[in-house]
Amino acid sequence: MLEKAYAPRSVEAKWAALWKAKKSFHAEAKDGGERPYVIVIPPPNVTGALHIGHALNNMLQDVLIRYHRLHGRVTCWVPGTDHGGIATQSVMEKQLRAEKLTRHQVGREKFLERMQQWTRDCKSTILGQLARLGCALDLDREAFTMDEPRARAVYKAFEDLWGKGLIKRGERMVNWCVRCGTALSDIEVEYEERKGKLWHMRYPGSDGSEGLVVATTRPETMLGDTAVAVNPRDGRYAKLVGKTLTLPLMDRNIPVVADDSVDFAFGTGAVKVTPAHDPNDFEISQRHQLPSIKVIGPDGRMSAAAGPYAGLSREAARDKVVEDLGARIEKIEDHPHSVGTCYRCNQVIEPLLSWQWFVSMKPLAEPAIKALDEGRFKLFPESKGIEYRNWLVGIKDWCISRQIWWGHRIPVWYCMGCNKDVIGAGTTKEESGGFSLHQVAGAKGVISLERPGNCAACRGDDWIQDPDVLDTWFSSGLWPLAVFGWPDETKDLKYFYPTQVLVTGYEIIYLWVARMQMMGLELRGEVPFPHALIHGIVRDKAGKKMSKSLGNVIDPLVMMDKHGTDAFRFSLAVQAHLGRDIPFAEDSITGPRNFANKVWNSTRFVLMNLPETPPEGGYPLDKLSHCCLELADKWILAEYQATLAEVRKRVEAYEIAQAADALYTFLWDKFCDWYVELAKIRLAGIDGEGKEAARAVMVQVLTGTLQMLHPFMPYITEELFEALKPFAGINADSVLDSKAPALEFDWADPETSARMKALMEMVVAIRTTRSELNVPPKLKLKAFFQNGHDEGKKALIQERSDYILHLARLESLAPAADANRPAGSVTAVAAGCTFYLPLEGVVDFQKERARLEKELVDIEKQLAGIQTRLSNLDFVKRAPAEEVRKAQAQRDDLSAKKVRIRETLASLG
RNA sequence: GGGCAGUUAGCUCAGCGGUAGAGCACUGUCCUCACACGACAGGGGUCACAGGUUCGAAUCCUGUACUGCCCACCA
Repeated sequence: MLEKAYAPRSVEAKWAALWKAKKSFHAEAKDGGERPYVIVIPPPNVTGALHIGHALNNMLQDVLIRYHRLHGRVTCWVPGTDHGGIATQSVMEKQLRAEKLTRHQVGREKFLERMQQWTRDCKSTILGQLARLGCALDLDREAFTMDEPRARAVYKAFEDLWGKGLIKRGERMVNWCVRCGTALSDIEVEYEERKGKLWHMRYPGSDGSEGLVVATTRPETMLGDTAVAVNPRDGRYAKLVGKTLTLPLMDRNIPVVADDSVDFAFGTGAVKVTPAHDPNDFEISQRHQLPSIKVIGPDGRMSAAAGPYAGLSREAARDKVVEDLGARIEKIEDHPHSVGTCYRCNQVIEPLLSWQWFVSMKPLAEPAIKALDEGRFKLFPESKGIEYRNWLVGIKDWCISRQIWWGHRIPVWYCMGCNKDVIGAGTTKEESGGFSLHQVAGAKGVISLERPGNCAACRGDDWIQDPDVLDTWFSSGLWPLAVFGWPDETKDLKYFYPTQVLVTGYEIIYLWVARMQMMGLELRGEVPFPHALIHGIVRDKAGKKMSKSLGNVIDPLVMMDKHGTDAFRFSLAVQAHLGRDIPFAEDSITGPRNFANKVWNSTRFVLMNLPETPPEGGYPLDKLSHCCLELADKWILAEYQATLAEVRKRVEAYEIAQAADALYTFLWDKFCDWYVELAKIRLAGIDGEGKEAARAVMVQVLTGTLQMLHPFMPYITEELFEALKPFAGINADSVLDSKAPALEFDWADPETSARMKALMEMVVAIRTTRSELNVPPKLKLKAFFQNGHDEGKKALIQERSDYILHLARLESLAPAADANRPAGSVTAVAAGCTFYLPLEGVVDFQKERARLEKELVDIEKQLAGIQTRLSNLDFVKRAPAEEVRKAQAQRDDLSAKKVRIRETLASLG
């Protein structure tokens, strides 16, 4: 016998252990046959434990995997983790800081050793958490973006793109994070609006004239100015173009150039040009052959080129420059503007001119756009596809080199013999970092995964590897290919690739989804997955992002411990609408937790009403001649069938929330509240055939519902299925190994549903009357009914009076002796029938009168609405006949009801 | 500046051409022999606003106002 309330702990432990022991989630590649259903996990970074967003992401994938497995597909869900580049290196640097160490003190090799150890620990934490969540991952396929097979994939991709001329090295303006000490790609920069100022400063003419005034938000960069630009059509400055100005503080002569990019409505219409520290200025400098002067170094401090300001921080230099300019600053305005910040550490980004590696993206984006346009790739929800497309159309080159240590080292080597003169003296073989590419800027590289042999040119073997590592997203972009052994044409790759769907949050559509599409198309000529399910972010109830600093994070493990994994999963699932954020608080789990208990207890009830040992073959529906089924049976079977169809439609459209909701509503509101209550009549009786029919229907419908619910609530459904399956006549070891329910007969029947609906309305009407008049629930009433002229209703009531008796708690129900209300009775009207409940001395008839009067008002209001509609000839003429009929039926029903209530009121005196 | 979402019951959200739903919260009755993590009943919304299309609009179209997100070279 099951416990009275569902206790998740032991059940979860039992099934998790069982799945693991049986390797339930492992799939082997086959030589053909039906295509498997494959998902590769978005590999979590090895930065620590998983958060609630990971729980959402993985729950969704698990739902899809388990669903498709139940529906007969071979499924494979590949687990793995991502080395996480800057993010993970930051975590380690923080640890080092606690030991008062820097990574440079530790050294590259030792640092990487520590990273490896950390990664090992972290991976096991993550996999443990995923297992706890119930994820049906194929653990034999676990991959890591920096393990050996993945390293080969990265090398191959680099070599391929390099060979096609799509990877280039160059000195360009990049986003430099001063704290992380590395370049970032454009999409790794986040912009935020900040309060700033606009300084107007005067640059005098070299000839002693008054010159002009430039406006800037960054006065400190003036130290690196090499020109001032004005719009060629701006009359105010026409006579200055071609002249030179004297740069204050630096006493340098700089030209005034005319450039179309200058907006003469902004500021003073004159722009100071600092090519080394502003992307726009850099472009202007390219157009006018202006020199670049780097006055800010990679450490965020002013460089030697800044003269007396060298060594100052950017902020201090700004203050000092402003102070030193003195009266040459003619105006200071408030000027809010957006500032780029590092997406990992939130520090202000410094645009910096430096040597980096770039991927030309235009040629890669074109096939991706084509794939989208041709429908070979689709995002869910579709609206995300618009944003995705726009981004691809406007794509820029991708800076892939990072000046950090944790990552795939760029597979390019420089021969020290050949490059003696160009490689800076400061570089050693072991140590690098900072502005490393400057030092190898002019060197000629050789591509190789391993250290090359003797140099083809000078026969030397003294090599230095390019010190930079690749952007972590470079390897992530290869993930779906790499997990199956690409570039080797493995059996796995042939069978499992391409995958079916990628499940991820909208925040990494560009960073990751787009890159995978492009890489997949470029390297293998097909999309790595045809669908992307895009979900939102889990936020707190106030709509704020969860973050440690805000202190509003919810730990999924704690939630699972306290309320059970299934309830936790379901609480996310019911809110997982495509592309929408999920407001979440601990109390979000209350409903789902109660639901889990409801699932548990409904099964408990069914089991209590079955014999101890199941009959041979269980209680299959097909053995049951349909003649043994009564109204409620046919009704619930139809509802069940409709629910199965609904759930399938929703899951296949990735509408997980709606699918979960359909199951919830069916099980609770239909199966428990109506069907089970009605089945009790037969279960309590001795009628052999009827009892068997009720048992069969309950067992079959519940078992099937549990199977369909399994993807959402894997643990509890396994436990209950196990108890139920012999009665259902199912042999499978577990839900996971069973087949989703399929009904051979079409149970949908308008007649059945109309009859059931009428009975339900009658029951509700009687209950409402009882409740509103405070009739004690325990009191069983004698009741009489009047069916007006509807003989069908009379037959229905008499045939199924047992339903009404049971659900409305009546002792008896008989036709009223005459057309009048029996003395001392109260009234309930529904479905064209009137019910009289003699309650002399029990209820307050003043209350009854008030109640009926109120109901009458409601009815008249409704009736008026319908009558207006029906008296509209256009409606009758143009609306579908079905709608008109519906309205008429409603009108007839309401007016009959009105008449009944009026009669009753009249008889109340 | 451009794009994309959203604006529905106290709260969080579904619904997306036939006249408003759920969960939680609230009120009342009941510990009725599966479940008080429960049952039954109830209160509560001019579906942001203004036009338009339609027999009929929360639902489609146009515009407005807020809110959020994304993109963009706002010196």
